[in-house]
Amino acid sequence: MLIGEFAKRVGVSTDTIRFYGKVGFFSSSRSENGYRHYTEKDIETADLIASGKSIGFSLREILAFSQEMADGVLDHARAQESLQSKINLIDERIASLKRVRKLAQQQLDYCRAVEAQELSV
Amino acid sequence: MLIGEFAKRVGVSTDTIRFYGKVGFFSSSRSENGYRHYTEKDIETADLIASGKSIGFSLREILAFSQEMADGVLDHARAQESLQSKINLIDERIASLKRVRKLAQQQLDYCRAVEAQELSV
DNA sequence: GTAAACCTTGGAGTACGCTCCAAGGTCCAG
DNA sequence: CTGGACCTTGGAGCGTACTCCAAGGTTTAC
Ligand SMILES: [Zn+2]
Ligand SMILES: [Zn+2]
Ligand SMILES: [Zn+2]
Ligand SMILES: [Zn+2]
Repeated sequence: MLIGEFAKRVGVSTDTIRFYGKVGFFSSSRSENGYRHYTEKDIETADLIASGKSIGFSLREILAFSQEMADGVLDHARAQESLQSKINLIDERIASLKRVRKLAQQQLDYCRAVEAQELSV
Repeated sequence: MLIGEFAKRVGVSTDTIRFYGKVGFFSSSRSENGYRHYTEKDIETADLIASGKSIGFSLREILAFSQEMADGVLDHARAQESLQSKINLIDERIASLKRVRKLAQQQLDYCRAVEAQELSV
C-alpha cells in the first residue's frame, strides 16, 4: 500500500512515516514512479514503534530492538544478550513506575484523610 | 547550600539545575550576592525529577505532579482527581511495559530454541 | 485536458532537555 | 592583593522527534 493509506492505518502522519523511514524503519521499496510501498510487516513494525515509544524508548533503541527481533542474520549469543538486557531495563522501569505509583497513592490517601478531617471539624 | 554542592549531591550539572530552576522547580531563594540557595527539600524535588524522568514524564508533568504533592493550596478535589489520573497513566505504562517484556521474552525463547536446534543438527 | 487527490524532495521551524561557552562578579587563602 | 574556585547572566548549539511548507511529478476521474 502507499504511504497515505499506511499512515492512516497506523494512525500517524505521512511526514512521521517518512521520518521513521529515514531513521531506518520499513522495507523501503518503491514503485517505478518513486512512490513508497508498505507491507503488513511494516504495520507490525509501526505497532512496535508505538509500543516502544509509549514506554519511553528512543527510535534508535526501538530500531535496534526490531532488528534483533528479525534475528537470523545476527548471531544468537549477541541477540540473546541484547534481548536479556532489554528485559532487565524493562524490569527496572516497571520497578521505578511502581515506586512512583506508591508515592502518588500515599499522597492521594493523605489528601483524602486531610479532607475528611477538615469536614469533621 | 550553593548550586555546586547541590548539583553534586543530586548527581547532575549546575547547568541542569539552573535549567530546572527556570522551568519552575526549587525554592529560588538567593543570598545578597545573588547566589542561589538550595535546601533538603530541593534534594527531594531533584529526586522526584529523576524518578519522573526515568519513567518517561516530561519536566512540566513532573512540575505539576510535585505541586500537587505540595497540596494545601489547591483544593482537594482537584488534587485527588489529578493524582488519580496520574496513577491510571502509570498503570497503563506498566501494562505497556509488560506487553513489550512478553514480546522480548518470547523472542528470546525462540532465539534459544533455534540455536539449540542448529546445534543438534 | 484539467482538476483533485495522490505522491516526491528539500529545507525550515518547533518543543524539549539539556550543554557549552563568554564575560564578568564574589569569596577566600596565602 | 592576587590567584583560584566559586557564582552570575545571556545566548548559541545540539540531538530527538516531529511538523509544516514550497515546488513539482503522477494518477484517476469527468
Ligand atoms: Zn505495495
Ligand atoms: Zn488534599
Ligand atoms: Zn542555604
Ligand atoms: Zn537466535
